Amino acid sequence: MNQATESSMTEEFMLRCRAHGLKITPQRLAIFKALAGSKEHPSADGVYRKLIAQNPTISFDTVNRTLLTFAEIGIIETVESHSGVRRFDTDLMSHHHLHCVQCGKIIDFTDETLDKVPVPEKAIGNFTVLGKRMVVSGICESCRKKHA
Amino acid sequence: MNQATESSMTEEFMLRCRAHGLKITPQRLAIFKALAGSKEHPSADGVYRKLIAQNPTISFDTVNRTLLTFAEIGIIETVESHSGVRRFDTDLMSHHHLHCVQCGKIIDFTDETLDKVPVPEKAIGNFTVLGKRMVVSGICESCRKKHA
DNA sequence: GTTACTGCAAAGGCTTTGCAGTCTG
DNA sequence: CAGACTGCAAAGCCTTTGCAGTAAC
Repeated sequence: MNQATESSMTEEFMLRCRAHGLKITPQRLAIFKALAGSKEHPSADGVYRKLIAQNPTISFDTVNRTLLTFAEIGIIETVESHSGVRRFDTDLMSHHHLHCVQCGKIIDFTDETLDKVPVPEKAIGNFTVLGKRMVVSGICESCRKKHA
Repeated sequence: MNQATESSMTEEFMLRCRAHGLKITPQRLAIFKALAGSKEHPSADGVYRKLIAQNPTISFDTVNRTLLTFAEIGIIETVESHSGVRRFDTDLMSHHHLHCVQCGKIIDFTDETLDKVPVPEKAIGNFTVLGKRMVVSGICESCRKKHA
């Protein structure tokens, strides 16, 4: 990601915070920057460990609470976690998921045709749509080999 | 659900168990029957409490382990839980989800057009598909009113 | 100056693990 | 009869909650 893109994303982030009445703190900025451009599905602990190198004073609780807050305003999402640990989807671009029901792994994929599928208006009623994705569940290649 | 449908579903269930090398036990049958036809998103504890009325000797651990086992063989699924508790989707029919990012509620909806959307073969590679669904994230009506 | 956020710590709750006994095939 | 499953209990881990101090607006 180049400088211009990063700063514009940061500005958009700040606007979004203000729109929701959230204050902009150094911690929130640091967490946002750690997530931007990432395509993983980290747990709160994973994000925390990524941050402490650059931000030794940040606490795990702040990271965890901030991630939940971000999820509430639609900046990130929580994913269909099958382990006992909550995981976040920090990829802000539109994408879809392959979800292995055996190992729990989530594999991202993109597909422009799926992106264009409209959300059926009559089905959603008064629901305010923030995003959509296709979740394909099944068995990944390594699990299939393992149990073959 | 009528008798014929229930017994055929049970037979299909038993076949699926055998196909995966799972033994058919009274507990597994009871749990399967408790799930069939349900359209909720219960936690393991919720399923357990539903069962103990009819099956006083069943243990929570068996219920929990069985649900995980069922999820592994694709009989049920785990859903994008945003609370700390794992929830299962026990509706075996094809359906889609509205997911409120604020209260975590998941609302089922059906849409035949979405059902027919093909999974892009080139994107999934060697992934064995068991099912697919659209997950629409956003804000439900009651949450929107609450924060308005 | 007010309101919201952070950091620390403890409490709480769900999930996992191990094992002996029992049951399925 | 062998392998798998159940039930019980304890251990483990993540998440939540409360509060005082601090920072954003």
